[in-house]
Amino acid sequence: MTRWVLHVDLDQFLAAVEMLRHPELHGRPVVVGGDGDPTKRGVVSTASYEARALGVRSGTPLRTAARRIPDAVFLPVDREHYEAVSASVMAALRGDGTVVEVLGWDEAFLAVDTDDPEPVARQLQDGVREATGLECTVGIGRNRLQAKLATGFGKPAGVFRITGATWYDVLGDLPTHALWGIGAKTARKLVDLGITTVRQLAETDEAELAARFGPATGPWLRRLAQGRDGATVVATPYRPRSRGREITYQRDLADWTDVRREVDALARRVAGEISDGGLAAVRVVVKVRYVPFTTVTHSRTLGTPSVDADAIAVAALEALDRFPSGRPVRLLGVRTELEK
DNA sequence: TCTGGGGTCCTAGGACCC
DNA sequence: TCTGGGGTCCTAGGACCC
Repeated sequence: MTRWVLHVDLDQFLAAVEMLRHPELHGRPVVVGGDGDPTKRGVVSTASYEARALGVRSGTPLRTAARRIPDAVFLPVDREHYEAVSASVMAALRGDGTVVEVLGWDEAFLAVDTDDPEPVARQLQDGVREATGLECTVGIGRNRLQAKLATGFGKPAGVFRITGATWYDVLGDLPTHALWGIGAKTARKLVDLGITTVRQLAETDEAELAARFGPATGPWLRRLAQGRDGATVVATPYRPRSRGREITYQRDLADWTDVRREVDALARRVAGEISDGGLAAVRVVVKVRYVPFTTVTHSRTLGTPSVDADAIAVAALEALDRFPSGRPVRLLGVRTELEK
């Protein structure tokens, strides 16, 4: 018996859920994002495969999406519904007591002991389809990193396996950006060092990477490129480290009386949410995005951990006092960091 | 490309203390 | 007086992911 990690990833999750309850949308470009009004500020959460073929994907501004696909179907994000469907998916995956590590609404890692993981993957796909009507892709690996990257090669609705033996055949010549954890910025810095591909990164001296990216991140980048992942799949309940709320206003806030009022309201809303969860805040961070798009944060550490709305609101307003006032504001956010 | 909202983790500088 | 080294906390920002 061999320990395998399976990564289950729902295909075009939000769009697929909407197609389930609106079957007439099958085959059409569907764009889920914001409140469903593509003339407003907001971005795409999920685009259906038909919409992706026309140049719209997650993160595309809604206004851009509307320009590219004028006859797309635009739908609002319905969090509650997606959370409920997600819970059914995760329940189907747990089924017989398998260890499931949930990654978000539409992803999970499973630890499975077997000599033949592909049939297990197919069974999981059948189970999810029977329970919810949704399709998913399953990546198979000897660790989470291999499994996570395998999924991308199995899309849609397929099964794909990557192990130490095939890692470089599959990924060696791809740009470092293909790795889970390397984004555009890091990829560019690596190119500046002459490192373009996954294979090159895997062969780069650890000290060189540490000098450029720091003592933890540098060596981690090399392990990433080698397909090594120390983390094991764990089913331990998730413990949030922070909780916050932020709002991009449809019209910029020019009056700082409004800014203060909004920060106070955001702080009280977050305080209510963390006290519901029985968690105490140790620090309050206020975020201001000025027009056009400059973001600044300031914070206050609380004397003692607290769930008290007044204390959290006071700390938020004290943090707000550190900002130069007067400039028009596009976004406000309040985030609490929670007790360990 | 006129750029959401929810998060996590890491880095680095300065304060402060021994 | 021109001067160390380590540890920890606070703070701001960067990068990434879904």
